[in-house]
Amino acid sequence: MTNPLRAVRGMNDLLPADAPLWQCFEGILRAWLKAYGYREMRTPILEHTGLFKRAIGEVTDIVEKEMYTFVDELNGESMTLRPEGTASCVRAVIEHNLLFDGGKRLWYAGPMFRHERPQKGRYRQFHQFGIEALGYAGPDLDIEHLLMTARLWKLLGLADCIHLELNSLGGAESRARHREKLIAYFQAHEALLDEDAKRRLHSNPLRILDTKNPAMRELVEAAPRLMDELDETALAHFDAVKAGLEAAGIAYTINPRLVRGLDYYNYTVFEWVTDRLGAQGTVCAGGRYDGLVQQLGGKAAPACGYAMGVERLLALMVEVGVAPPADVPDVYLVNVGEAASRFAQHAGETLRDAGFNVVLHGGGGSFKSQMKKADACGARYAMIIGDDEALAGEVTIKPLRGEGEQQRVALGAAAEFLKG
RNA sequence: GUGGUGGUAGCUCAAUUGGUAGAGUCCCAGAUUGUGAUUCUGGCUGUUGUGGGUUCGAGUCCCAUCCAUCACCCCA
Repeated sequence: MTNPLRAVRGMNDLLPADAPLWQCFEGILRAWLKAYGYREMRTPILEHTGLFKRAIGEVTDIVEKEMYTFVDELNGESMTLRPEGTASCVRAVIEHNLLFDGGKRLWYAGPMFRHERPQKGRYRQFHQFGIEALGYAGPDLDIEHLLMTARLWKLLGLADCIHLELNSLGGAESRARHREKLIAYFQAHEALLDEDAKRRLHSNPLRILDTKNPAMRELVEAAPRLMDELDETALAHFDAVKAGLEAAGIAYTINPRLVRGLDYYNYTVFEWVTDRLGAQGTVCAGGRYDGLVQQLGGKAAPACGYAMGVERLLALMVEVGVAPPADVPDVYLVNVGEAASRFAQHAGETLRDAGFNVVLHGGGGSFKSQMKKADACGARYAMIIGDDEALAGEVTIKPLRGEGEQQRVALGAAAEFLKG
């Protein structure tokens, strides 16, 4: 507490007590990804600043005020800690020409960095897990992504507290047209706008639709709707996605105000949301971004994907009482005396050869104190070795959970005894 | 980045109108000199987030700062 050396604000240590939850989550994730044929990709945490400016958009909040950008003093380059994963993923796909033989299903996971004010479910270093399917144009991949996320919520025990919100942004032309109409509309009613709305009128007029100011409700409800601007292709795509969801029995709500904070999205956008985490309730979000590959210099290729906030999902698991399996050894090796200590190392290796997880007591101490540790660690068995046993090449095995008397057996027979 | 609330032992929390900083838990030792979760006994633990100020005297009041938290904002 008095130590001036503290972790950087908004950046958290993962302590051993929390590790099992993360591992449990990651284990479920890996099996689930395999079931859908997605393959892992790892990219650097640091990228040239220009990548994010081009991918995410110069006027987004992320790029304007949340990026950890600094100059590498050794060569004068502007570097940025990645604020999200898609840009790096697409960059790597282009750089290594991964689409040369067709579409790719990819996933990544790791820390992301955004300089925001920390809050529950919002940290400056946080972890995202994400998926990108590149080179696929049809709505089939959009549907696959929605189905697979729905399956994941079931696997995590969260299906009852997350719901899906869906929208279509249409193509770039529809959006540009809508944006112009929106600005014109709000300008015509400028007297009715609050301060916030005036500020956003030209920077981000879509956000005005999201206002919580009741005085502006009427104005906003009568505003031009993006849905009315969608062309036939976009509508067909959207309809197909909705049909796919209905066929799979996945409930959703259309949210016409659902907008993304990153410029690269088009067509389908979605968010999985919970009301159990307060203000940071979006647990997974994504959609289609058909223009990004070309925008970053690659050969034009359609794409869609999504990202999940790991901390938020874990918080939700804790909230609903999902408990990871306890992380306990099979055997705790109690050893008192010099000969016993040497023999215990040998006994530990022998048991590990047989596939057991063994914790060797370290640091000496009485039998009593060592037995206390054995119990506290949750091991099923204590294996007790004194100089007696060491001399005889034997071990005393005491069951710590449930029934059973302790027994003294030859070390060679110990593994057999533990299995039986 | 803006506003509100809060910070006392490793953890969970007490402390009257400003008057010696406490309990449970954890940990250690003993009761049983080779045996754990119970019980009993004893022991350890703090610059009261940090730095200033007011006061004879500050955990308590004031200011600043850091951190957490809630909301805004934003997003995963």
